[in-house]
Amino acid sequence: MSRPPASPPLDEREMAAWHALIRSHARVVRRLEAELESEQGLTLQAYEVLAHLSESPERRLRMSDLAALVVLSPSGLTRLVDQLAADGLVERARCATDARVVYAALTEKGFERLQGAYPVHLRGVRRHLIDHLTPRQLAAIAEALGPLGVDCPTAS
Amino acid sequence: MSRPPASPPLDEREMAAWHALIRSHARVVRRLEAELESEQGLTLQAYEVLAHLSESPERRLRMSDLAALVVLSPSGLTRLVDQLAADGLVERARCATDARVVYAALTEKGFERLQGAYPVHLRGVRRHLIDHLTPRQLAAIAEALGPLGVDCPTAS
DNA sequence: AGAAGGTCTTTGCTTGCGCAAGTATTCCGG
DNA sequence: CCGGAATACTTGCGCAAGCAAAGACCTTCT
Repeated sequence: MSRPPASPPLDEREMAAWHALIRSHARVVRRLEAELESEQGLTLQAYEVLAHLSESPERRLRMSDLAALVVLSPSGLTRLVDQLAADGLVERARCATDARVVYAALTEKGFERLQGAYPVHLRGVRRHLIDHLTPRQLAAIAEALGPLGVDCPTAS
Repeated sequence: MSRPPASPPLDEREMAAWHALIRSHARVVRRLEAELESEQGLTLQAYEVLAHLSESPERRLRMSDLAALVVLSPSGLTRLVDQLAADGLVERARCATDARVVYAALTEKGFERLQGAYPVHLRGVRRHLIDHLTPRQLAAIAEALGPLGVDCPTAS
């Protein structure tokens, strides 16, 4: 009945970092989402899907890669793409060489929609996050947290 | 027809910081939540409610203050406390001097539950977040993001 | 007092999203 | 070439959570 070794409790710095991460994220995202939703009728997740697509070669991505990029479950992405497709912002395309995979492709309409939403998103990110941080802090965050958000993006 | 002045686009550092924040948060929280849920049957939000209560004077907090602490909408907190109360982990108590306010108070059973979940949560925070960061990075994150998660906790 | 207006919490309704199971397709050992 | 395992996506279902409105209560002004 040996129990797994207990971790040492969080010291003050560790506690502060952990809380800062979840609290700040929640607040920033909540505000950003509210603005994007009310001014442009787009979810933050939807925006990010469009944004990722627009930055990809041929403006399309495999469903599974896209899911990893926006950190959404497969089923979650399916529904989201369903909606975006219903709005004509995205199109599904089957892969020619592997009939299992589906590409989500940004339509022209989707691209225009993204361009419309871009300023709102940009302003929000600045107002709610970046304006509160110094360049040094920005660099520190990117360096510290960046690696935590990575997992091999189907390097096949 | 003058449009509001557009913000300058995000440079690479800003972009990296923003993405790092949302991606890392999503991944860390997702994993932590899965562990806590499967091993202890507690949502992360539920855990944090219990944790905040246990650290408060008399182990109780006003609903609205608690909502701010865990960054949840008022209605969201009501439902969550409903469940916790149904499980006997928390009790509601009306305030004697102002009948509008309700306190959520940690029960003995709730405290024990929290103690049981604590090691799992602790291990998760270490494994998924803290172990990947240096002390300097921890300090930088706390300092940079800490202020973003604050709003006057009813200093009445 | 009484009414008007603000504050705190709770309900009605709706949506987003994860897990588990299902379907379609590809890959691989025999 | 066939059958089993693996992969990629999609549906069934349930739960968590937000908004808007309602209900309960305090405060203040007339």
